[in-house]
Amino acid sequence: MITIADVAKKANVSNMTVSRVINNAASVSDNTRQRVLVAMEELHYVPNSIARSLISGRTNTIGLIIADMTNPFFTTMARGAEDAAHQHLHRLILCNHDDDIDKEREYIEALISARVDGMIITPASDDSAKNLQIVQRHRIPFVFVDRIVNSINADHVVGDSSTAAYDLTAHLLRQGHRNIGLISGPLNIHTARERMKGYETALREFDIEIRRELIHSLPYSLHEDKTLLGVELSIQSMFRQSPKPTAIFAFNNALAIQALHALRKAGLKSPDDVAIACFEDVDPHGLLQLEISTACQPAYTFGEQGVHMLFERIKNPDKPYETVTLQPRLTLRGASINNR
Amino acid sequence: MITIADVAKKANVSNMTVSRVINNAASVSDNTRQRVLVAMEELHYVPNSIARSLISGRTNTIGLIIADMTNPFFTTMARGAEDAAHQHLHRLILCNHDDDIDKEREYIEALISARVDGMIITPASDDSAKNLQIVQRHRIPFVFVDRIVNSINADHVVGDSSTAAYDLTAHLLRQGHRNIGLISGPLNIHTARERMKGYETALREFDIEIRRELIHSLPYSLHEDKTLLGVELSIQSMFRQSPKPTAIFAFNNALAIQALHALRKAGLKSPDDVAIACFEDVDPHGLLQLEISTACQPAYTFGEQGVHMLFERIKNPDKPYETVTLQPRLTLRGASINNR
DNA sequence: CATGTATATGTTAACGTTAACAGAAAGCGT
DNA sequence: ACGCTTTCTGTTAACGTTAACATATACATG
Repeated sequence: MITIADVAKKANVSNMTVSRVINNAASVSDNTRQRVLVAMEELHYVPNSIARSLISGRTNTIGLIIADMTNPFFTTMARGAEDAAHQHLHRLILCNHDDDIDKEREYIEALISARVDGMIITPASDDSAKNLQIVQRHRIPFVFVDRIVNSINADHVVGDSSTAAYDLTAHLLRQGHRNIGLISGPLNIHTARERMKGYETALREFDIEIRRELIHSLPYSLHEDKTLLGVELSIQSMFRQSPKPTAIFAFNNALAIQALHALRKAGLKSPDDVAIACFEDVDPHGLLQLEISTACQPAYTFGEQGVHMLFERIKNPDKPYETVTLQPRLTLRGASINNR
Repeated sequence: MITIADVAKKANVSNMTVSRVINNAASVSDNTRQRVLVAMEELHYVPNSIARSLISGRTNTIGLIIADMTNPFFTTMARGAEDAAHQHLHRLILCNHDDDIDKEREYIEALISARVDGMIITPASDDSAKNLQIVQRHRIPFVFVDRIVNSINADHVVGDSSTAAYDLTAHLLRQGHRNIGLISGPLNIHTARERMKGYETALREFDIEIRRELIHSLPYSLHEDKTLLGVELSIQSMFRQSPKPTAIFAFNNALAIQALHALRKAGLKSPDDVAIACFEDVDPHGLLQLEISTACQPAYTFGEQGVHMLFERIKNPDKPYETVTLQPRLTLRGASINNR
């Protein structure tokens, strides 16, 4: 490997002079600077960031911990984060925890060991608290995106889940739906709880009884082998109840997609037989005109803002925590039902 | 920051003994080991990977350079790579070059400086050659995935683009289509050239004239502001020709989606008015039954295999280069056309 | 009991870079 | 010419870890 010493030897100067040229620090004569630059060029010298990091204590690296980069919501968020990190001349280390706190801990420990300058975290669940305490203990700045953990104080960028869930539910209610099946995420995840609140608030406001048998909690994750059967069983179970649901509200895109499949399999058509509402976009390119009502969160902004907040935090570790709540974009579809 | 020295002091041993416990090397008495472990625990010691890397020359990090993680094809590939890297106890640094060789070079230089143990690269275009020479010069092992650059020898995992393009084209021809509009990618990208070959071979075999006015080359990228208008103009132009195309073949999912939009805007229905074929899945969840014929590449495997090959290469830098060609999964749809 | 061998621990230097200080040379005012 | 500042370059030590070597103790062998 070519080191500063090789360059120094070739240019007939000391290591320090080369270092000064690299960091174009003050007071190197033009003559010397040229000689050094030529030597660097000829040897194809590239500074060793590792050695630099060891001294500076900074790695120009941030960790991004998300649930699953295969989900377009997280992908878009990650892209926003990557672009922002790039602007700050930082690189992104990507980690998928699949909503599994053990995997999350593994990654967190690896990132601490790698001495990342900060982390952007979508926590796996409320049980992530002890993982996050490890991060705090090491004074590594981090920002929550999409999800928070109540017991942990930190900057965060989240969507207004409860309001959007309320709006979607109210929309369905206004269309005349009185029995709305709920495919929720795990209730130890903040967003699922918030969305549940919105759903319940809307029902109460419309004086509709909350029917527990129409509420099913399932993993958010898209991994079909695990979830598909779950959603299918849930849908089947809901449609064995009486009265049957006339609408389904799924708490994210993955669950909505599984629900759509299950409904099709059960011979039910959307929107004719069942109205559907969900969080996130199921058809980002607008190809299928599915007539689904959605609350689409600005995922790119989540990632982008999260990174900017992280750098603010790094710059000023002691400032009060900041909270950014972004409004999901609502797309309300479907028509009133005629007394089925 | 807690260092090995702090632990050593607390446990009343030398740094070296702590180091031995961490790496559970031989010959540390049970008594001492326990004392050290307790001290580590109490101080929440986490080894500094940076310092380790400086000595070992390895960073347990690999760089993944792709076009755009927002495209589900690359996302899935990246996920495959991440899972495989995780298995090898390595972390992934993610880079999007957006098919821009300058951005690609920037990332490559950053990754070299970061002393990644290897790279997985989808090159931006044939012009990437000089970027890749930089990587080679630094003896950093790398593997091509999805795309290759002819002038650069390296391990690679690619799809059989020419055969699949031939198959899709032949399928359209067998259905009676005689004027097939082509929305190609940039011809300085290997996959686009291969797909073009497949298309031309099929036409020649069926003795159909190749009509250059039905062939348009556009950026692969999904960034709508740039591409959308391009595809729309191309479609409009094709349909001003005589005879008009009765089928469109797009070289990737992003282009197919733009083409669909353009066709809709032009009041044309698929598959009734125009048959569509493309590479990659446009509707991965099978929600819309678009009647599009697709050649879907095993993206996850691209990433997974790529990483495994990379580690083989790292283990054995001098072995002959390996080539893996995976067959896209064909889904042929649509019916014969009745002499329009 | 002297010798050899295994086991346990410590010391030193090195990885590649830069911060902090030191020194040399050059320029300048009087 | 003298001292003083400015400009340029070099030396040393440090970042946190580990490889390589050194030392010390215990234990077995004839």
